[in-house]
Amino acid sequence: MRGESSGDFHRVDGISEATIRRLSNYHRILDDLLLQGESTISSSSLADRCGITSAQVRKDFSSFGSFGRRGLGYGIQGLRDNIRQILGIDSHWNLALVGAGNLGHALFHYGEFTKQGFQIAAIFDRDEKLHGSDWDGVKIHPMGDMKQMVEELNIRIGVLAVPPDGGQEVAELLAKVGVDGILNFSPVKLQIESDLFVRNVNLCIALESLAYSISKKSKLKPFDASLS
Amino acid sequence: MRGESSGDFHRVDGISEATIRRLSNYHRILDDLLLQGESTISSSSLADRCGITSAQVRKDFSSFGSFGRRGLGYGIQGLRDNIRQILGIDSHWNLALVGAGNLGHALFHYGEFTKQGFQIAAIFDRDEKLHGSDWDGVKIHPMGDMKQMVEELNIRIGVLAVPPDGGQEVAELLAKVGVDGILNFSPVKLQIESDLFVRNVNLCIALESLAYSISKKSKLKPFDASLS
DNA sequence: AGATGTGAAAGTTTTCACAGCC
DNA sequence: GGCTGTGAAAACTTTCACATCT
Repeated sequence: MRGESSGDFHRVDGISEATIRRLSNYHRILDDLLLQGESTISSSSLADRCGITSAQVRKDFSSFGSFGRRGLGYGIQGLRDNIRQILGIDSHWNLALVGAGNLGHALFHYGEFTKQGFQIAAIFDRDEKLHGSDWDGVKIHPMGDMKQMVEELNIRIGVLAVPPDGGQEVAELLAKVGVDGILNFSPVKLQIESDLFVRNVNLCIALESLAYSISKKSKLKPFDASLS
Repeated sequence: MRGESSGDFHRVDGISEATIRRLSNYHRILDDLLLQGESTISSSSLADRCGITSAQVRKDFSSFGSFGRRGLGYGIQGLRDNIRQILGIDSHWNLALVGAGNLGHALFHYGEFTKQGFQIAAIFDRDEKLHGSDWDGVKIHPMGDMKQMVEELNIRIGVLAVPPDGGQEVAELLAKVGVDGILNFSPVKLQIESDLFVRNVNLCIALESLAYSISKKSKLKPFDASLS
């Protein structure tokens, strides 16, 4: 029962990835509501906006503390701040982007990262022709500069946006220069022996899952005449 | 026990999203193995490459049929073809890309979609200055052309890569022109009354989940002196 | 021997339902 | 009356372990 500054946190372990994803979602929604000038919200209203149940919302919060008031709901500002603290986005994060191709360019200009306190502070690419040029004032560097810049800029996360064949090599380099996590957009499973965290983002999976749902629905005829 | 052409399918319902994600993963790995000239694989070898258990792999397949041979493992070509059929990617899919900004540009040039049989066959944008120009021969059209082109090109999936404020409006338009699914990259929950399928891809979530893991680890000191 | 396919067991996540507070 | 916080129940997912086939 040891108290802490805000929000009366308790356990921080045994939290599932799904819970974290939902917290991330709540956070974005609360941000929007704040901008709209709202000040409180109930678990069921928040649930509706996410397409889940209110019990799920309350259960998610209850792993971390008591943020609401019975009969009244949650204060949006306070709830949002607590979620920021839980997710670790209450402070600024500098990112290293590796790979200055189309995907890297899109990620660099993706406004949501900045909005959540993540900033691409350095860009690296293998291609010599790109070295020295910049995007909005952020220079593109050779891979060899990585160690120095990661230390100087206190970069703890590397964003991997290189072609498939380069992924593993770059991941090892990122591990060596000492980042704590890698956001991997390349479609390969990284083999990392060091104890950093990896999150894979595979843009095909969502598309294939859509294709599956659509195809399955089409197949729901009582009898499929197309085969045999 | 009614037989069908290939793979001896049985039920196709009660399949979780997680299973579909893993199938998608197996598929990519099998594709790679085929290119390397491999011809068979065991559930445990496939499991190792995914970082899961062999029982999980076998269970995933068993929902759809018997694709392996006891004592020998799975034939890679046949297994891959069965997965393609399950996922519905055994045929070609034309996509409509809505939003010709940075993200749209990156998605258009993202090689993995094409590799899995998805092709962006038409591009739409609100910005008149872009109309008529093209990317690799695929023209950018005004929104008004959508209905006609979706029909002509038999487009069943729309890829939504517009700024946050435009998402809902475009989703309604896509629903009206009759696509069966939307891959939504815009960070808003779409309110769709029609019965099409939606998959949301939020690039922030993976980053925030990384931030959470890294922060949590840092906090694993026996006593946190930073607060109170 | 070697590996699949699958019921049963274990584990995890979500939902229910209600006590407790506003 | 309204809404949170939370144990208990239900639903779902993964792992175990072994019969079965090559």
